[in-house]
Amino acid sequence: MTKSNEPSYQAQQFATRAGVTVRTLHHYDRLGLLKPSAYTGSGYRLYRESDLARLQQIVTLKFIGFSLQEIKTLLAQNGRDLATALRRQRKIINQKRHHLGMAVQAIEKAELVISCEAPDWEAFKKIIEVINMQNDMDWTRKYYSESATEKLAARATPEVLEKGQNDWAQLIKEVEAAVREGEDSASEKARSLATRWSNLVQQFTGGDPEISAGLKKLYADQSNWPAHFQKPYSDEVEAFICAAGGKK
Amino acid sequence: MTKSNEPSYQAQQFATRAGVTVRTLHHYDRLGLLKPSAYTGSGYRLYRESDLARLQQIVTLKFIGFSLQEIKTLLAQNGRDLATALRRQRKIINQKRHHLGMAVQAIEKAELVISCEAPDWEAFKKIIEVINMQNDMDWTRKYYSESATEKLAARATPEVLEKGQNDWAQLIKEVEAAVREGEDSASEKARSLATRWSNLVQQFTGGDPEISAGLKKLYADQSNWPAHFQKPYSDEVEAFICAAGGKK
DNA sequence: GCTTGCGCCTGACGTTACGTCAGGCTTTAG
DNA sequence: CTAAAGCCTGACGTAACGTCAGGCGCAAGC
Repeated sequence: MTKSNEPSYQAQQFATRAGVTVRTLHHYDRLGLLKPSAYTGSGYRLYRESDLARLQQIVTLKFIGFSLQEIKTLLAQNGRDLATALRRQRKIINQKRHHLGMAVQAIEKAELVISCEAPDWEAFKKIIEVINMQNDMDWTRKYYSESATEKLAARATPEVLEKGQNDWAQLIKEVEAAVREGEDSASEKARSLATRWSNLVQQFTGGDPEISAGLKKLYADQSNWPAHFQKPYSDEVEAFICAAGGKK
Repeated sequence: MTKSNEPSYQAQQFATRAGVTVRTLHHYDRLGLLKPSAYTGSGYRLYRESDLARLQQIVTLKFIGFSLQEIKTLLAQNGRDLATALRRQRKIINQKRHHLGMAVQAIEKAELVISCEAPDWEAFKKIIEVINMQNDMDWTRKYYSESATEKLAARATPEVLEKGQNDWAQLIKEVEAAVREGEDSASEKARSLATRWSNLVQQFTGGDPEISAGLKKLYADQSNWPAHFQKPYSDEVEAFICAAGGKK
């Protein structure tokens, strides 16, 4: 009775209904992710509506970015840890999106450069530096608490990032000049630079104590920084700003 | 002379300076993407500053999303088709970002659902449908001209998409009810429905003739639609709206 | 002079989610 | 009865490396 009134589909039909290929069905079968509910005597796969539901769940979870392995365990435990998994996945996706956003930004800059001048690898290299610096920011995440990371990510649009980077580069250049000229760290100019420094730090942290804490941890652990990451300013610059009262 | 004053690095050092692994260097070497500028007698790889520059270019292009093969040809032709490649790449990335955006949207919805109720695969399935429908939109792209596709993509934020979908579902439901009740297609109500229909179409096309053209091509070619894609409304609904003057 | 330890080398296999043959049955339409 | 479709099961290919495994090279300490 159960057999007679529930129609079953062969591989091709079933696959088409779900928008996947037959080979995909084979694959899921071998992985034990989706076994057909029956086989004919000669070994043909037969699927039913209930299989379609499961396949749709699989497709959806795949869309969300889970691996087939993860999907298998998620479906096995019937969604007990689904909430946790979704949270994790959302974070991962947001990171990827962020990455892509910066890639687009990089491309647009590069397009600007090569549209007016000849294909210029030198100018291209500058873009490289900016990008790499943004990449390097990734490993700094481990110093921030989870919620701080989220807050940072929320504010870190490409434009904001770029402006911040320009501001810092500009300020550091000026401080370097001041150091070279032997400017007194108690002078009017020095205090002005120190104030601007504090403002930029403030702007980065957004006044958030969690972010401040992370930033402090980050700079306290300089010995463990990856080798290819340089502090963006020299020790002299740091000393100058400290003396001028810009850094506590 | 050229040898003595240009320092050379061994694999590990060089790799660290660029933020990659030794194995990556081996890989690039075998692919012919980055050959070390020299080998010691015993076969050790030796890299110089000029190699670092090339490696940075590679890393950057990889960041932008090019495959190693593409990078190889791009560097080989010294950036002659760079502009074209960048444009293509930018489009691809934007599509991916769009995809991720919808994935995030899906997750957020799913999180909402499972946060208040028990892990509910039924509600989850509704989300599936929305997502799949958005996925299905992908194949429709071939009906639109290139510039029309870009215009559509620019307007298609997840929120807008969702609202549009809800509006359509609502309207179609009302039309179906009217059809069931034998409503006269010349009645006041029918004309009202037809007007709303036109408005939604108008809203989708944004009044853009290119988009209208694509949409028309799309619906003219129904026989070639993929099997798993159903027209969202029945033939009766279509007939009713036509009769009421909503569809030319 | 010999060992120890670190760094280097070259294969070779693992990973992900299938696509793409290749060779061989079944089933069905004519 | 035969030809055309559709199904099956391996087996290899893909991208960009990671991860052993086995074997040198090289400098330092004994």
